[in-house]
Amino acid sequence: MNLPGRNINPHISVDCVIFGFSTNQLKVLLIKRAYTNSSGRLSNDHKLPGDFIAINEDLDQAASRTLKELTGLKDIYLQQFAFFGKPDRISKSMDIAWLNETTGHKIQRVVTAAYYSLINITDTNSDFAIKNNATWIDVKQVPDLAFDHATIISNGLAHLQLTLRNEPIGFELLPEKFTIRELQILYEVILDCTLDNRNFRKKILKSTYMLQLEEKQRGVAHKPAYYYRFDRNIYEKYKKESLGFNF
Amino acid sequence: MNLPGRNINPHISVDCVIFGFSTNQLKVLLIKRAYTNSSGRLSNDHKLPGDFIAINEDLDQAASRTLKELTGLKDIYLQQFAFFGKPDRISKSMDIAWLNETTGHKIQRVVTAAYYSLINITDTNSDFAIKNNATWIDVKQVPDLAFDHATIISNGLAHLQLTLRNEPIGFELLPEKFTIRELQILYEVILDCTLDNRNFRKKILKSTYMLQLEEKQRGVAHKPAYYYRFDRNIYEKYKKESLGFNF
DNA sequence: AGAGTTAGCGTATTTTTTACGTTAACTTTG
DNA sequence: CAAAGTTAACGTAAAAAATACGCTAACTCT
Repeated sequence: MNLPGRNINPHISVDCVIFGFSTNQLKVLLIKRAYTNSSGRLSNDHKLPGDFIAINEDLDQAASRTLKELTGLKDIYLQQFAFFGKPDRISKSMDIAWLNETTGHKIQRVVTAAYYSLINITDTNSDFAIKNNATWIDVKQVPDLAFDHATIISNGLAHLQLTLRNEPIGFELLPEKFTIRELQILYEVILDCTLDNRNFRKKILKSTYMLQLEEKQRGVAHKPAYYYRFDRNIYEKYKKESLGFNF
Repeated sequence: MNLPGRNINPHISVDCVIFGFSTNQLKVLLIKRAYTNSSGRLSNDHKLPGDFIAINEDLDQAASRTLKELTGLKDIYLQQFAFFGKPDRISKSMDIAWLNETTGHKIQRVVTAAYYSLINITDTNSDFAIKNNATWIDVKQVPDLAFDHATIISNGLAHLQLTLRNEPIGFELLPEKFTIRELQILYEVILDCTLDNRNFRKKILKSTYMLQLEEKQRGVAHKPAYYYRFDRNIYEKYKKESLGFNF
């Protein structure tokens, strides 16, 4: 929240692309914004969660603070992925008006550090977010956004896709226990492709760090699947050092 | 160059990790810096090429300007890879003193956008760099540096290594015409490994975008190798869309 | 002329990826 | 309560890619 009078550094901000996954959709958490439009009326649109950094606050800190304030969550996957600093990124009149209203400062140029975060949507953090005026929106149906936030999201998505193919991070978007199929659907949705379930399974089972639990699904209208979990310790040990070339 | 009185934005800077390759070493271009140390004497050390951004200057612009001023080169491989904004990154007394001396401003907190660049060292651009007080230093023997520049370099190197394994960028560090072996040695040095020459050759020949020229080496004390060049157009066309998982 | 060096082509083996068949175990429906 | 519907879980065969080597060719230097 940009409270007037707070000790902020008005030149640098952080913006968080917070990804979540539910009902087989990849979603972003967006904040409803009210601003005064050119005809003097109140309008609404959406923006990314973000904030100016505080004086003496680290960028990473500012990002996790934003995340915490919005979802109540901490120690969540959170990665810087780019910065955006075009001089004209703050040029739409509604954006300028909104900044003046909310900060009390005359904001001119802001360079923003973009982070993306992966969270497992639960009732608890979802309620928390809603109280903070935030909504989960399907990545494929993001409306017009404030500033250059649309660019930031598509950029963040590209980073997520790249990372998803090279590092085991998919389950960050799922509950601690998940089935292989749940994970597969997540991959299919995010990478926008279809995968062969038998081969996907093999790929997962081959990795030493995906552990099968004793617990199975219950109440499903088909053969119940075992739950799995990711073991970070094992992963760190066997982390791939191999020199594959993928060009 | 940080000239006092110029129209700079003193809160944001760019720093460039400029990589070059010569005599089988990966090198970084560093700038000699003179500052007044705590006992009032002039001392020397090194820093990354970088600058504050100008008011209304884009970050990418500021980075390529820095590169141009230092090497005379433009249209060179240049990529943002991270930003550094710890509140205490400007805290050593010599750094504070140097900033005051060179900018004339009282600089407090600076967030910097880090870029890395790949250039082919030639006599021309090397002379140019030397005139600007810069020197090429082996990445493995980087001395103590100003600010957090050592961190920035090692971070940049990690990014270079990652990219080198996933995209064809190695030849950016070589002359337009190069032999397969030259490229192989470059990979070995940057990735710190040894590669089988026959398999490496196969890998390169398989790619459609590495074109053999008619010209051969001359005057070498062994069978002369054909020169190759990279064809960007072909690469863009056949760019890998494949969904390999490397986790 | 012979030694030394890297180029350039090839082959056999192993590993990884891809494609697809089949039975098992649950719920829902008629 | 049997049949239909659905996904789980295991397996096999073929194709493609990565790895490990062997060998001759073509140049310079001594």
